[in-house]
Amino acid sequence: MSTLQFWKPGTSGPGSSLDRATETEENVVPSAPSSGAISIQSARERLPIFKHREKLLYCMEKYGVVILVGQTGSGKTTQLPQYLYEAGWAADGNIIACTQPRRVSATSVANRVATEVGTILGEEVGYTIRFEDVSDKQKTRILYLTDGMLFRETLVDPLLSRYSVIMIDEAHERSIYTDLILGLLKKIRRKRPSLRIIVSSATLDATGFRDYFCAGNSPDEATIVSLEGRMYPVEVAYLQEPTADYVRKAAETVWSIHMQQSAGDILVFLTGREEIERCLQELSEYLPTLPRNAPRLKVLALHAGLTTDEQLAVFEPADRGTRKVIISTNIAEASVTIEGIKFVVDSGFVKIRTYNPTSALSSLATVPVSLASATQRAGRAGRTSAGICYRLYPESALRSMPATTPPEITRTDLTTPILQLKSLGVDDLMKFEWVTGPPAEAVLRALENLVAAGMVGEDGRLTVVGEKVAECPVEVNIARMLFASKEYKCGEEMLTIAAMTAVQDVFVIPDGAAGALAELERRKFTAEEGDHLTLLNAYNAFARYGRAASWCKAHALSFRAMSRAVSIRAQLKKYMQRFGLPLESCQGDARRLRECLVSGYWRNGARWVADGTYRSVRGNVTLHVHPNSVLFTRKPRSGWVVFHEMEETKKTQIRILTEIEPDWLLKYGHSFRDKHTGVAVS
DNA sequence: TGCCATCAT
Repeated sequence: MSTLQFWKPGTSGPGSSLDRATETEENVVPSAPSSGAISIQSARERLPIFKHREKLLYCMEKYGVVILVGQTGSGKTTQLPQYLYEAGWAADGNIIACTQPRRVSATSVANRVATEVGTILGEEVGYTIRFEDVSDKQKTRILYLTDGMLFRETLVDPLLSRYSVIMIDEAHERSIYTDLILGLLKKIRRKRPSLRIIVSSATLDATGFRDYFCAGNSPDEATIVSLEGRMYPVEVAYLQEPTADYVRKAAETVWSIHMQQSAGDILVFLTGREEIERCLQELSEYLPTLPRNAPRLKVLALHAGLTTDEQLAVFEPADRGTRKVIISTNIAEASVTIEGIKFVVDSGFVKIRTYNPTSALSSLATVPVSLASATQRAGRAGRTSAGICYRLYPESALRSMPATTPPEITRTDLTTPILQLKSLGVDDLMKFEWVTGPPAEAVLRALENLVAAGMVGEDGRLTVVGEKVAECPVEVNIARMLFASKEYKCGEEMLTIAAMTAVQDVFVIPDGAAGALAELERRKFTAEEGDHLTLLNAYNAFARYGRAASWCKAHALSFRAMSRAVSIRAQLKKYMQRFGLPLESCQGDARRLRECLVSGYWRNGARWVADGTYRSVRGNVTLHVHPNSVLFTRKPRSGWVVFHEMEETKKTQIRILTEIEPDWLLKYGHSFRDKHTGVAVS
């Protein structure tokens, strides 16, 4: 049995005071839910933000933008909108908005605030997320919404005129919508200075946000207010030497904690499903050596690919005398909070997607986490009591870690965001005041995509189709197919395919024997033309058999994903009706459907080669079919396919393929070339 | 032959 080979700052070694200052996470003791108005009031007054109330209200009068540095549990998200409401910021029909990067946060916070205010959810306090608007046009004064929804609202109301205050919460996460909305808010404030902005962020990013809002404005434009939280200290321990295998080391560390430390659950951060399963395997090999009288160990996996039930299992408290261990991806860093964690084991790595605009290729790579992430992960050990974080790397590695993760806007395909910015009248993208500017190459590539797709003309302005597509919540190439479906008379089917390609993880294929059975189930939907038609078959079967969860389970489909596809389809259907696109059925004529697919995917063509791989039409890159594809083991008769997306992991893979005839590619390829000679398309 | 970090409209 190995012992813990960790060095703990504070017990020995240099540099501990600095480490403690930056890495102690502050957290609040959750207050018990109360029913009576008086106890709610006193609970509100116990929150750390309460004693900053007057100062905050003063700053809201004086400054245009308040950067709020608030620790977890300081009460900023729930309390500040209420203070503003009580101080009259929602008078005269004005609304106080608070954005969240995630749907669940928007709904759960709105719920709690409605209780505190003493109103029915959806009246004075409401929320708006995609597919769910629990707010009232007249009554709602405090509105929680996803940042994506607020961004979308600017397409209809460019000055966001119904709001007096907009709070952008969790801004340090730097989701693409957070960045886009911040850029727009800076612009809006120049035209409508009465609008107040609150940017809530972690310490590391605060001055950056202030400098951003002050640039080109008066120095009084923005100020920083810091709130402390109620904290439990988290001690941080490092490995003395780097490890070659952090998965094995993680299992070893969990086991050592279990043998040596008192009660308390353990949360392990790894990068993906494969690692999690290997770690589970390694741990299972220790289990037989567990002494008879020792506490038991309950080990659970946590990642987004699990079913809802499997995910819920991590929240169940372990039996008495049993320690719970959760082996998780980054989902537990910010999206999922598990109470009762006392020990965190951090691999120090994360999988991150980056987009290469030159090759139009996204890659998913395992990279070291940022200091901000490492701090956030450590903090997960201190939510209910003091805790310890074991980092599976030496302390010296901190020096080479980036301070923060690069914002999403620097790492993604900007085709859709730029279409939307154009629709908002932001025509000169180089002059747009980005919080962090995306690479120029990414902007150029996005513009080129939009021109090629007929959304933007050679003059750089939106075309008639571009104006319509900007409103429509789908990718540009999918929108093109929906428009082309009129010509091919297959609107009904394209609508379903558009919805099904927009959801991920439709088929649930577990590991081992259960996975083999699931594969057999999936084959029942298989269309020989490829994955798009297979998805269509699955959707139609789901609709035919009553959209039931039990039916999904029996057929290896994700009920969550299928239900989401139903919502998306219904939403897109409204857009098609608005755009006058007919909802005709192709009546089983798969050829028409496949041709229609090419109208959107014409740049995603690939040719089969003898070794079973494909070569991309653009760039002649070697492509591997994703094992989930129905064409994984089969050569298409024509030897040609189009695909929905490609991504570089260990290999470059293509997902969701359909067999096509090569001359269909030429048809759309020619129209692209025509555009360069000045002939208008679509 | 062998599999997607997370989130969002």
